[in-house]
Amino acid sequence: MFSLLFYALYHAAKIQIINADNIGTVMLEIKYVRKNLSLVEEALKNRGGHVDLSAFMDIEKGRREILQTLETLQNRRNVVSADIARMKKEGVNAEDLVLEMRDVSARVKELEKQEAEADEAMSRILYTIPNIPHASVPVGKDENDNPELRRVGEPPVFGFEPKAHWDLGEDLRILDLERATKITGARFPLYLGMGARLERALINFMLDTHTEQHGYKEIIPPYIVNRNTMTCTGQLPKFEEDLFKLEGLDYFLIPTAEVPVTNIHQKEILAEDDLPVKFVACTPCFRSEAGSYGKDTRGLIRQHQFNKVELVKLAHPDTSYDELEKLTADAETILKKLGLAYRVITLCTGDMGFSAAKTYDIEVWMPGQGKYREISSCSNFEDFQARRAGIRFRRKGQKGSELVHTLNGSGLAVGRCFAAILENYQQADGSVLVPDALVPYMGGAQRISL
RNA sequence: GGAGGAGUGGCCGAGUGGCUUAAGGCGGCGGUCUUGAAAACCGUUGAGUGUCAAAGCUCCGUGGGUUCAAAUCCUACCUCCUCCGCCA
Repeated sequence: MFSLLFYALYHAAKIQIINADNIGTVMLEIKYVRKNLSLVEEALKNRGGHVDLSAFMDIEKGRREILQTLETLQNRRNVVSADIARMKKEGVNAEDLVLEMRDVSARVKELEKQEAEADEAMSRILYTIPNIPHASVPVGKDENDNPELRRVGEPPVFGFEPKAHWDLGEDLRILDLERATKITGARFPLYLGMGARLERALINFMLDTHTEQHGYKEIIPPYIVNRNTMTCTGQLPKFEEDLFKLEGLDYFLIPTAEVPVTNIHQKEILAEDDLPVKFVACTPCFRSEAGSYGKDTRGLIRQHQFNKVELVKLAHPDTSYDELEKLTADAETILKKLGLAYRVITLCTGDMGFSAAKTYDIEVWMPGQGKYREISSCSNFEDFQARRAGIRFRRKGQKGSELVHTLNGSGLAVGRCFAAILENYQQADGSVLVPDALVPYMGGAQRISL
């Protein structure tokens, strides 16, 4: 719990400390932060939010003072209690000491209460402060400031006006989003026949590729998690309105497999040799999409429920950015094998998610819309989630433990991939060709037609 | 849903109020011996915080409580096990 108070400050300091080629202790860094508060606030401001750390630092200072007094009294209590035990054994009257201790204990209790209050006050602030962007992340305001890193593949050329996937899907009777509204409401998927088969084929193709060729271990996690788990990965406490919560329980539907899978090793210390831990999981994802009314109202792009294959890594801090490149490449492999054109962009400081230190988005070409749309988001969270979740490792031959770095990325969002295949592989007659890589997963079918 | 039982260090396990700074064992690490290994023997071995280093403080499922003093007593909750009932 105590370590939590360092997380923002530790990160902020690291930007400087990495440049100084000097990895110090957490304490050294918080001292550094005290002297460089404005630098920390600057880093956070680049994300678009204003964070006043001075209030936090005041509480932290008060807490240290409380702690000092508290520990002195605790020590007194421990020492004298041992004395009393000895005296009683020897039949000596210890009444004076007992009386003194009655008072000391009362003060200890009071100070413990104060310390707990200070802790809570600090946590309230800390848990709402986003991660500090990595030094290599471009400073920018919104998605318009995201630099493009590379383009791969050629968008297909059509001799006709390409249709949107929702029209293709409805016409081919493999998608029925209208009936889905009857069953539940807006923004829920209903796949039929070869559509359901294609979704399943994509899932199996992705899972097979990542497990057999990229070395990830397959996971089927719970789809419902508790509040603590949701807090560890950063969805809570700040973004509760984006989640579906179970009535009468403090449980939530997962918005991504990242949440349960990252938490598999919550509160554990791993061996250095075990790193990187690589997991892949396909789960349904549930998002309330609060505040996105009117956006992507048609089709599979923005749904309350969708399938996603997620890659998760617990990595060694020394190599986590190499792991981010590899993880991104693993996700790209799927698009390459499916023959889909895409580009990779680096999210700028203003467009990154709450927990991320650095994020690459992979965007697939959607002919129906004539633009690239996000199909994967690959991030390094450094030790932000690990600190909240208590995921540590021990360097060989060294005492103590250190936080791992966590990473994840979609590999890929299945529903959006489904949409991309319909739009990219559509034919003049309204049928859709099955990409070669998927044919074995489609029972040999090479085309979806009426 | 009903009735019982149990949660202690990486693992097993002792401990029912005061030198417990958690016995002992297994595993791990280091050493002796050996050409090497095994066996045997000797030593060592939880985490967090704190410090130049230390001392100190906290942690025996979790939260409250009793007491000068709690792994140990009380209480609520969580998890697991056994039996009964129900169920895919």
